[in-house]
Amino acid sequence: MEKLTKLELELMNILWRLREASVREVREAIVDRKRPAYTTVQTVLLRLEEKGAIRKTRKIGNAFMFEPAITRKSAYRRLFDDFLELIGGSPRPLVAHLIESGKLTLEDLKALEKPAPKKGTKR
Amino acid sequence: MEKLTKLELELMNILWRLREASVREVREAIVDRKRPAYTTVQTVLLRLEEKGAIRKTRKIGNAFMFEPAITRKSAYRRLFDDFLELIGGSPRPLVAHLIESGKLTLEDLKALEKPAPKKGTKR
DNA sequence: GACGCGCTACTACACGTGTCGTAGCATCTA
DNA sequence: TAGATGCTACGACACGTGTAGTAGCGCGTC
Repeated sequence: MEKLTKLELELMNILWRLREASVREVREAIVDRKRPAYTTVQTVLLRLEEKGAIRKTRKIGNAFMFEPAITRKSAYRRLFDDFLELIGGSPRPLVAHLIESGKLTLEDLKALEKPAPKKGTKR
Repeated sequence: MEKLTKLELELMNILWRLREASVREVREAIVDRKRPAYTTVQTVLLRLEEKGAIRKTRKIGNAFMFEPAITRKSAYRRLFDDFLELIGGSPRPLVAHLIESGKLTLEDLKALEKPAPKKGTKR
């Protein structure tokens, strides 16, 4: 699977949440920052399609609807592994940093030690 | 601090290890893959200097020697935070993936829970 | 059925990054 | 000291990514 960029990831997150959306809907869903131009979103969505990360489903009016063609998990896995390689293969310093900076608490770790916290936190 | 790219990181890692090195020495230290051209290494080293990540120390013959101007820790911190933002701020899926894939064992976590394993594992 | 608005398709462009070549100067050697 | 070797300085280029504009077609509305 091709690697996704920052902006591509942002749009993928919207699509994973909405399940299916048009260019306009994806753009409207960007709320925490200045929205890029309509055609910017369109371009990136097209690139995502070329990369095989999303696909067109149907048309509503003259607008295409898009849906994810890959799972969030598989996309993230790719990112994780790439990142691991970037920092030399060992996750230790990363985890140490997370704990040090308080981004990951001991409670989190304890929860993760167990098989799985309970399926249902997704969506 | 500016963000470092993959290749820049690779060269930084060599410099952090050698403490001080010339363009040639840095290039020679690349062993696990096809060495880039001499001038490629030179160019990237120059860019690293512009970014303030390394500095020239002295000349040996007509060759400059370079040394790191930033710590590995601070460079990594920048990467970690950027990466966290990329995956939406939560380290949970990351840690879950690490455990799942066996890259991080429960023993690692236990060791990290304690204040610090002992200063001296560096270098 | 004509019109307008919105959507698609295509093009374009700047910047970062990995990659390298060339020119010319400096240094060491014979 | 003159030549060879090696280093620096600088330029260049392709590709990915974020960004947007324009042309033109089609759908829904009146």
